[in-house]
Order: sequence, then C-alpha cells, then structure tokens
Amino acid sequence: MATGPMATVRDVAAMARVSISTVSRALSAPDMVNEVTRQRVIDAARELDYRPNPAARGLRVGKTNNLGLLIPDLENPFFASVTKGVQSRARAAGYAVFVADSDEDPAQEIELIGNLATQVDGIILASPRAPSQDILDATAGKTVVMLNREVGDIPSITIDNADGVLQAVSHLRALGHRTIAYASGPVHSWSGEERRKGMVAVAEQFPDLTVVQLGNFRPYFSGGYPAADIAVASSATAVIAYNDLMALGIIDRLRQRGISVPDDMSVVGFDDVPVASLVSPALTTIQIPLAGLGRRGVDLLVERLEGAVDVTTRSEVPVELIIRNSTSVPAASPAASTP
Amino acid sequence: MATGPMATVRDVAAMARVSISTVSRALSAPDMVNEVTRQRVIDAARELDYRPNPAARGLRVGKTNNLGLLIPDLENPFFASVTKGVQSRARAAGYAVFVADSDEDPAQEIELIGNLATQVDGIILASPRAPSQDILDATAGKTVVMLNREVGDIPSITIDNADGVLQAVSHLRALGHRTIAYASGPVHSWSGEERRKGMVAVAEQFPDLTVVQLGNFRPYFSGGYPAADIAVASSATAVIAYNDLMALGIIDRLRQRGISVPDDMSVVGFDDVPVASLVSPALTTIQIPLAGLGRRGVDLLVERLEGAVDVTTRSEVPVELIIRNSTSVPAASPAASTP
DNA sequence: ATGAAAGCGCTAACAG
DNA sequence: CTGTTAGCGCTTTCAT
Repeated sequence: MATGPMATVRDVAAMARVSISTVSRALSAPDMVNEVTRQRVIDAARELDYRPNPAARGLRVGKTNNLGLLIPDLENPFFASVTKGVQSRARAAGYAVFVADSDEDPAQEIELIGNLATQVDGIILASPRAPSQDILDATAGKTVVMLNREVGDIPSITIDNADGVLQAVSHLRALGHRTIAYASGPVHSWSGEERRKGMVAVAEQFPDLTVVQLGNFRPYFSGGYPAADIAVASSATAVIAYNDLMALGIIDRLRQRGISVPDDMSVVGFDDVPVASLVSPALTTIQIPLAGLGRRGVDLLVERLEGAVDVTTRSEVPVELIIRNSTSVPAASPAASTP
Repeated sequence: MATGPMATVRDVAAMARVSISTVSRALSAPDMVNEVTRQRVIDAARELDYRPNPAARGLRVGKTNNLGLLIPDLENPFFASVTKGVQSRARAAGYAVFVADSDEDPAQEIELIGNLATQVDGIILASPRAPSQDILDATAGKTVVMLNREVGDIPSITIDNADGVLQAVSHLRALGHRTIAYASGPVHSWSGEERRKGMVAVAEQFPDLTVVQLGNFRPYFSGGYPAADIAVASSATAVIAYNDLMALGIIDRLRQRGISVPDDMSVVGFDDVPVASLVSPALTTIQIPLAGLGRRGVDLLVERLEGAVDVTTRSEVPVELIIRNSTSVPAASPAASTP
C-alpha cells in the first residue's frame, strides 16, 4: 500500500539467503525445496509479512484470481443477498471479487463488462437488463456465467419460475381462491416474462380458476400501488406479485384503502428477500435461495475457469413456497372452514 | 479473459506501425505525439478493442487504481447502501472496488484487510467490529479511511450521533412524552456507545424527562423483541432504538402483544435504511445519508491517495429526523391536543 | 535442490 | 516527435 513499502520476493530472498526463485518455490511448491531451506524462507516471509503481489503473479501466470460481479442495484435486497453469496464462495475458492453496480442502466452494464474484463478471469452477470444481443457482443470471448436470465449459449443458473408460480397458485386454490390476479414486472424482464408465461400455463392447468393479468408494473414498492388498485377493481380475491417488493407495495396500498390482508385479499410475493419476513403481515412468498444462487454462480464460473470445458451449461434451482401471514381463505368463500 | 486473447500494446503498435511506447503515449499523453500518428494509434486500438492491462500498468506505476471496501454484512441494508455509494463514487474517480464481507467476524476482518491490501491503493473500513488495537496493527502503514467509527488517528467519517439522539428526543418531548426508553445496541459497538452517551447527555439537558436505558440488544430485527418487552414493562411511552432494524422488531413485538404503534407507544429508529419507509407504520427515524457516507469515504481516501498528506482527517456528517408514522402524542398525555 | 535468466504488459527515462 | 531499453514482482524453464 502507500506508506509501508511492501516486502518483495527479493527482500525475503535476501533475508533467507537464497535466490528469489527458491522463495517462490518454497511458498508454492512445498516439496520442490529442501526442508530446512524452506523453513528459512517461511520464517523470513513471516518476519517481513511478505505477500506475493497478485498483480505480478497474474501478469506472469495469465490468471488474476479475481472475479467480477455485475448487478443492477445493490440496494435491492435481492442482489444484496446474491452478492453476499458470491462473495463468500469466491473467497473460499481463492478469488477476490470486483463488484460493479450498473444502477439498472443497460448502457452502463455493457461498459462495465468491458472494464471488469480487464482485471478478472471471469464475470458473473446477475439479472442483466441489457438486450440479449448487446450482452452477447459484450461478452464474446469472455468467460461469463449468468444468473437469473438466459441468453444465447451463455452458461446460466436460473430458478424454476414456472414451478414457483404453480406453487403459489396451488396454495391459493387450496385455500379456496378461484379468481387470482397476477401483477407482472417490467415488460423486458426475462424472469418477469418467465413468470407471466408460468401463470398462463397454470391457468390452463386449472379450469376452475380465473387468472387475471393486472398488467406490468415497476418491480419496486412503488409498483405495488397501481397494481393494488387494479387488483381491487377486479374480482380477484388474491394477487400474486412479480416480486416481494411489489407485494409489499400492494399490501401497503391495500391497507391505505382499508382492505385487510389477508382477510379481504391474499397476497403472495416472489423471492423471499430478507425483509419479507420482517413486515406485517409477514409475506407468503416463493423462496429463492438467493445467496445460494450466488454461490452456484461462482461454482459454475470456477468450474469453467479451471475445469473441463463442457460442464453443464444451464441449470435451474428449485424454489419453495413459504407460507406466512399474507394469505388465507378468501373472505366469503365456501371453503372457509377452520377446523 | 479466457477465450479471446486480449490485444496488447504490441498488437496495437504493429497495426499502427509505430513503437509500443508511442502507443502508450498516444493513449495517455494526448499531446506528446503527432496528431496523425495519434489518430492511427487510436484507430488501431479501437479496431482491436485494446484495453491497457491494469495489472501491468499497476505493476509499473506502483498504483493499482483499485480500492478495497470492507463491510460486516452486505445483507444489512445499512451496508448495502454504503456500498452502493462507495461503488458509484469510486467508479467516477476511476477506481474499481473490491468488496469484502466479513460476516461480522472480527478475525475475518483482520485477515481480509491483509488480503485486500495486496491489490489496492487504499481501503475503506465500514463500521469494523474488531478491537481498536487489532485494527491499528492490521492497517499500519496502509492508506485507510474508516466509516462510522473512530480509532486512533485513522482518518474517518462519522455521523453526528449525539445530534441524532437529541433530535429524536426533542421530537418525542415536543409530542408530550416525558418518559423515554432507549434500547442500546451491542456493548462493543462504537456507534452504539456514542448514541448511548448521547442519550445520557440529553437526559441531563432536559430535567423534565426521564430516560430509561433498556439494556443492550442485538442490532437486528430479533433484538427488538426483548427490547419491546422490557420497554412495555417500564413506564416509558416512547422508545428510541439503536437502529431501524431493531425498531422494526420492537414494533412487530408490540403488535403481537396488542400494543398499538404509535397510539400506545411511539418508536423511533436510527439510520433510515430503505425499508424504514416501506413498513407500516412507516418508521420515524434519524436519517443518515448512507450512500453519501460511502461517497465521502471515497473522496477522503482518494484525497489522501492523490493529494496532500494533511487533509482533514476527521469529519462528521449531519443527520436529520424524518418524521413518519411510528410516533405521535402519548396515549393519555395532556399535550395531546390535535388542532 | 538451487540459481540465473527470461518475460508477462506496461510506462518512463533516455536517446536520438 | 518517436524508438529503444529497463524494470515493476513474480513464476517458470533451463542449467547446474
């Protein structure tokens, strides 16, 4: 760093009275060097608090041992959790991670991919917002894995959106709901589209159900307000939101209008971000193992970096319905019998 | 990166038919090179999508242009926001940032400081948990700035905790509260101690007030439960929590026990994390400019890195009371007149 | 088992 | 204005 001049191989070599190559070996190839010499080097290294300069090593070896993580917004608890998972797994695997926040800006994303690429061995793209073609161009020739989205042949880890929607609907249906609303996320959201399609599929699967599409809303708390109003205007007794943040907004708006959740309206979220369990009513939601998603992303990336070329390129993580207090039997439902 | 072999100065030099030093100059020293040659280099560089290898440059120049950020927990919205601020400002200043999450583990912190130090020009320590002496040792000779804590002579940016507490108490007092409880954070928390001391000072300042110290609680949602129970057992009509998360827990526990907030008990948080405005009742809290804290941290660090040695070493950012819906006049207060 | 030397990609003297 | 050269700290042949 700035003040204390870092010790280099040369310093250690001098103190241990060996050549610099012996220092290098003693520290990495445990057994290519005489036991006693090695100890001398180790001691000198410790004494000087010597740490190999990663940049220098990287330059020589052609590998930085750094990973890049690109996310749309750190203040979105979804990505905070994913980042946390990436962080810890990367460290365990011996990588440091550059985190870049694109602020939901597709253009920034593309630029950041280029920046990151100069300093890392591989990049994790979490829910990138940019158009597929732009991503394809920007990542050409780079080692990249994608989280929560699929584009082209880029290795990816996604979540089982269809099953999530199915679980949510099944839950609601079992409670007695027959008209269920769905509040979509942004039009261009990949996972949003997946979930919307899932809703359509589920609707076909249950002929006794009426599924009403409320429209597209911003995937934040604020997006829940218009969604709630439209839901109320519909005949739905339950609403599934694109994500937890939106679900929270829906609940808040409902409360403002004197509509009780879950008594008058059931609400289901998606993601199970940490805050979902801290609000009241606690949110029934589809749990995505967010930190796990991050960890698996690192695993996949590291595999491609160090291992075989043809490892599995796409996988999907399961989701699980977490029933809390924002769902119950519909107000005047015949199925509303509490044993 | 992995597949596409990155172009180097040499490639660009070849294509532009100049020497490598001319390439280097054309790209950094705009006017040390002939206009037309320069353009040839620029073109070649663009053609090859050339990007100087930061590691190589860093090695040569003795500056990485990377910053390290160490935080206790990314899933804590406090740090997510700080990180976001650091991120954006660092990028604007031409730095990439390594983010390291210590998982609230003091030992990890010390180790991570050492790891980070090998790859960065400077480090930002956000609310480190380790003992002062350990931090002093680990950062000796390194360029470091600290956020939300002071130790030794390390340059720091803190917040005006005393004023925050004062604003909270004044607000409550104005509403008519006369017995106010304070739920402290962890014993070893620096800011926790600052706020506790602030409460004591405020208590002395207002002779008509009774301040009851509830004890020390975990600075999370869960810590709010015991705090709430003790608050209820006391005669306080309002409680100020160490932070927003704890305040949320207090409110939740109060609700469980059928105690209405703010009607039966007022609650004030601290930090104004994003979720504070999304819950119901929306939390009255002391707002800390969290992202701003991160940005100022970068500014201070970069100043020390690039500028004079004796820039201001300690500063404090102001806080502001945000009045929302978790506070009101006390239940049976004589001051309870709504005009 | 150890040392000498080359070279990763880059910038900064130092010539010219 | 431009080219040659050295060297940042490290690992890795290649000798010995």
